[in-house]
Amino acid sequence: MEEPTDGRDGALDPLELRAWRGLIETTALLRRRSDQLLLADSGLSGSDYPVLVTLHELGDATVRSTELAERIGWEQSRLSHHLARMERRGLVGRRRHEPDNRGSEVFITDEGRSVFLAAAKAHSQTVRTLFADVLSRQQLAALADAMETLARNLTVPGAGTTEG
Amino acid sequence: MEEPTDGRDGALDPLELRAWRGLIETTALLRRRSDQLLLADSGLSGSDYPVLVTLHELGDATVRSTELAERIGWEQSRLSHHLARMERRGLVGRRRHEPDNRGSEVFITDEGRSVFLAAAKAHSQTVRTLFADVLSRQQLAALADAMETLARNLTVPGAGTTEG
DNA sequence: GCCCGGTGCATGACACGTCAAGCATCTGTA
DNA sequence: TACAGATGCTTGACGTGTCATGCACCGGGC
Repeated sequence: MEEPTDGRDGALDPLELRAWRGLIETTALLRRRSDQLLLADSGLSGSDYPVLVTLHELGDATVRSTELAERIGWEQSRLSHHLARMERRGLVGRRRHEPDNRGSEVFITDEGRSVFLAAAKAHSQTVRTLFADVLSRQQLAALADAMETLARNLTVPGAGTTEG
Repeated sequence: MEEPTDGRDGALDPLELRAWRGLIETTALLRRRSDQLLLADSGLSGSDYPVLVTLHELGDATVRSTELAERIGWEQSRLSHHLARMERRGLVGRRRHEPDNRGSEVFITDEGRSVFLAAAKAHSQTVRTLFADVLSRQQLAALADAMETLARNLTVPGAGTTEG
């Protein structure tokens, strides 16, 4: 049985290809540009940023490493590597989680907070210039919706397989 | 002078944030998932793929390294590193460009071509499952348009600065 | 108390991407 | 012919991301 309009097997049609390649390639370019500017402005890498955003929003509280990884959508080991690098640079700290000594509590240092606050302004401006001011409100809304649809599809069990 | 509706300085509004974060994070997830599947299916990395697509489309012709880099939107040095890895794996080859001995002609090997052809089917199916079949035609078109708008903005001279 | 499987995180090895040099070759000029 | 600068590509160093593995610590059953 072949569905004529959905879930086909063959090559992608021109619109599908245009959308997919556009998404992958343009987003990669955006990230590169944004990361370069962030680094030049503040010495932060593109990966430092989401970590610092999350820690900053917590105020003086700390987070378990696992929860931090979940919040920013990273694998545990990626976070561990990255926290080690950020710790070396004095941006964050880690201490043992007392109730469970396997655990690790992550916190932002004063240095980290001030670097982040300085970076945030310039970074918002970058996002405006490269992205938000370039698209209409309708385009922004459509993009946000499409991304949420895709993200939902990624997290359902069995995603990545053809059927269920 | 402050423009009230465009090119502002402050933080991003919720819609802008939702669109930007959604784009960056969801695209990263999509790439990861797609790369994992590609690697598992065919032994190709996500970076191998665009190189092989381009070389395959050329048939038996060769390309100069610079032109290949341009076509896939990579920096020259990234391509050089990656071609070295792919050459080691027998997927592509390089030879001196006769008319200009500084140059390098890149070509796909038989092995590379057959690995690519096998991978292409499964990869198209992955793109369907993760992306093309999840969105409506309208969403695909809107996404493609938005990406082209962003890409155009990235390539104008002076992009990344507030004014001209 | 002792073992046992599970959990939380760290680590090592390796592929990848970027930046800054480096090196060979070409081209224009005299 | 000689040389200066441009061009085409490669290389080394380094930060980053993934996978597989390691290891300390936890809880429950005995």
